[in-house]
Amino acid sequence: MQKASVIIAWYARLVQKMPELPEVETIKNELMPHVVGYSITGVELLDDSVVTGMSGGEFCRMVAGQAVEKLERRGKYLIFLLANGYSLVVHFRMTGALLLGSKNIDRHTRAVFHLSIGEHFVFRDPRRFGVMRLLQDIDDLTGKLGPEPLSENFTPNVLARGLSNHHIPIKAALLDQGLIAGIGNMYADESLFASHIHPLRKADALSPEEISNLHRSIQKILRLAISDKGASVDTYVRPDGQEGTAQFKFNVAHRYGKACPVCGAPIQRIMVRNRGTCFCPGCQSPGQGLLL
DNA sequence: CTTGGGACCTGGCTGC
DNA sequence: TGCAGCCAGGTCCCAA
Repeated sequence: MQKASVIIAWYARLVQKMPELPEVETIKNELMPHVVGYSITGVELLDDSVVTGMSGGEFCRMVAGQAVEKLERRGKYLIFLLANGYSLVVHFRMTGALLLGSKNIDRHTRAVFHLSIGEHFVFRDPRRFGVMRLLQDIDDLTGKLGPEPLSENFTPNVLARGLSNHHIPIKAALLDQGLIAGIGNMYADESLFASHIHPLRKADALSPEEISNLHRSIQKILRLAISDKGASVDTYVRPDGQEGTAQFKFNVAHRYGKACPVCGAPIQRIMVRNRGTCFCPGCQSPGQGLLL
């Protein structure tokens, strides 16, 4: 028994998180008043590999002097619409963050953006998975993404149609950005818990009622997380350095070994398609159509 | 065509 | 005390 608790504690520490839709939405909302309407006067690239699609020098030249006309989010991408028509696209992957202010420059800082109002913000990413790129046509990127889960385009029918020809675990389907944009590991787990669906159920085997429940749960979970300014489980922080509080309302995500708040059963953790997956064996029964 | 699995990258931890 | 080895995550790419 002692060994089990050691393993549980070990997993609890190992758990990482990345910015998903609610976190990127929060970054967008909080960064917006500091950048929209102002110019990026210069970019210091401390790590060239953070830029994809062109050289670091070209990236800096094309961004410097451009006004930021809009700041948008699509899926997990943050998009700066620049005056020259190009879009500066940021993906945070695991540990990326955009931070306002100079005290945040350290060995993990990858780029510094100077603004015309004298302020600046930095892109910081300890694990160097995050990427920035400059695109002429943003549709090249966003066209590959599924619907925004909080838009009116995302209906139970759209979800049902998307899942219908996918013979894969529902957990894997929720992580497919081409089916729904913006859901990552933790919000997939939370949405499945809220709709009482086992993560290994086949995507194309859910009943219309289950799909309707899942649709409602996805929207509820994401809206709640946005109102809590995202979840700060590990490295995610808002542009001003403050933490989000969505993690305090999690029922299963990052709660491996702890009691389910609904039925009291210990939360289990399994691997689904090589992704750690937390669920409640009491509330999310396998039922029929289980993929094992 | 769909599905699955490994690579990428690094900090933080374990265990020798 | 030191260090090799392992693991997490999202996306891309390739193999089956």
